[in-house]
Amino acid sequence: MHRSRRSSGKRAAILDAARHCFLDMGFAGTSMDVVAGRAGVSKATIYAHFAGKDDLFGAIIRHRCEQVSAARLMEGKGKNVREALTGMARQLMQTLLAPEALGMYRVVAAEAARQPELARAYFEAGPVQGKANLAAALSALAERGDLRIDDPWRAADLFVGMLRGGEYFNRALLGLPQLDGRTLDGAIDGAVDTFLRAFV
Amino acid sequence: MHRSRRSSGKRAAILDAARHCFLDMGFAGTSMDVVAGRAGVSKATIYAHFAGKDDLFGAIIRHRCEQVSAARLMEGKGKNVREALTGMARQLMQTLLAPEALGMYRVVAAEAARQPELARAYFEAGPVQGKANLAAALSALAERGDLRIDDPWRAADLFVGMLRGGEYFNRALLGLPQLDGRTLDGAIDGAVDTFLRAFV
DNA sequence: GTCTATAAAGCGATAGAC
DNA sequence: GTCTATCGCTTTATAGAC
Repeated sequence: MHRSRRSSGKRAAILDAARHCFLDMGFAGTSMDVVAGRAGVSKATIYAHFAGKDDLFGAIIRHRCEQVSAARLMEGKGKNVREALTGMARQLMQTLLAPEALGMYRVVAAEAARQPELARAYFEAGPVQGKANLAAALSALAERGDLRIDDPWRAADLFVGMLRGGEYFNRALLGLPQLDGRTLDGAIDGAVDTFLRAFV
Repeated sequence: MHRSRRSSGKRAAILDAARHCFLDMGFAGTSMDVVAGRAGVSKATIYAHFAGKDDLFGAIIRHRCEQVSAARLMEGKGKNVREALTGMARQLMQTLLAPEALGMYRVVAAEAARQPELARAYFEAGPVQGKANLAAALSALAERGDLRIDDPWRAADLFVGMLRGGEYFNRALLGLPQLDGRTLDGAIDGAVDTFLRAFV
């Protein structure tokens, strides 16, 4: 609490309202008036806490980066390989498919050209960190002899890719309905099967 | 040319300017004034050709959908499996990594909530069509005995996922520099290797 | 810190002349 | 079809009272 004794709650209300607005309507589509109304404060109050719209947007992204970086590690102990991989895939997809994560990715991608440093910070805190966690978990499985992996980073990249590069995730990102019979569990099983066949 | 004898070129200039603006700055970030200036016409001329901003945006997306749908099919004849898959992967990545394709994906993802039907049209014309082409090519390889595939759609989905779900593509989408030593050819080889090991 | 009120600029869209 | 000029509204941001 180094800011000003107590934040009085209004700052948190502004951040919360702004997060919903930015993630739902994008940066340019969000107005300070709407944020103020949703937060239950006046517009001037926002400018008392943040230098401007860019700063408010940056605060949202940075706050999210801190949350994501604090996420728990992947675990594969006490399970056979398939169970371990399936659990990791479920955890990963649950994180990536959360509405807030989807919105974050959409808005960061859209604003990446305008705010490159913010995009970099997001990418380091999110995808890069998550991939490092996954690579470490895969290495653990390899060390106990369940997998044959020479490059854990690449193996993790391919595993993540099969999950988040597939049609299931992309339909979710674009807000489109899923194809009949194509379930999340099906997508996960397909990725795990393929990964197991490729990495013994 | 059923529109009005000759479009006088101004319509094309508007579409070209609008495409650059929308792909670079997003829908909400693009103003009709800037489009008019870039196209070298007055703002009123735009409204003589298009009903409004939404219609102009839709025309850009639909035009791109027509281009993409006319793209050539995947080919694997006269090559061994690895060569065939590598060629397909190169063709796919070349298409997906084109600045215009990246911009299109960014803006469609950002506007998907506001214009669901446009997102659906883009997805059907792009990813779905491309995956169908790839699935057909993989089926051909399977029929001549080079691959063991029971579900061509799923195999294509996994192959595409390893390419466009990986860090290389995602860094490109966010406009971030690639990691040292991580090249496009390396990403392609990794996906092809893994696919070959999984599908014999 | 927080409010009301307002400034100053930009926005999408239109009227009317040619 | 194309232009200039402008309307009416929204935007970001600030002044000044409390």
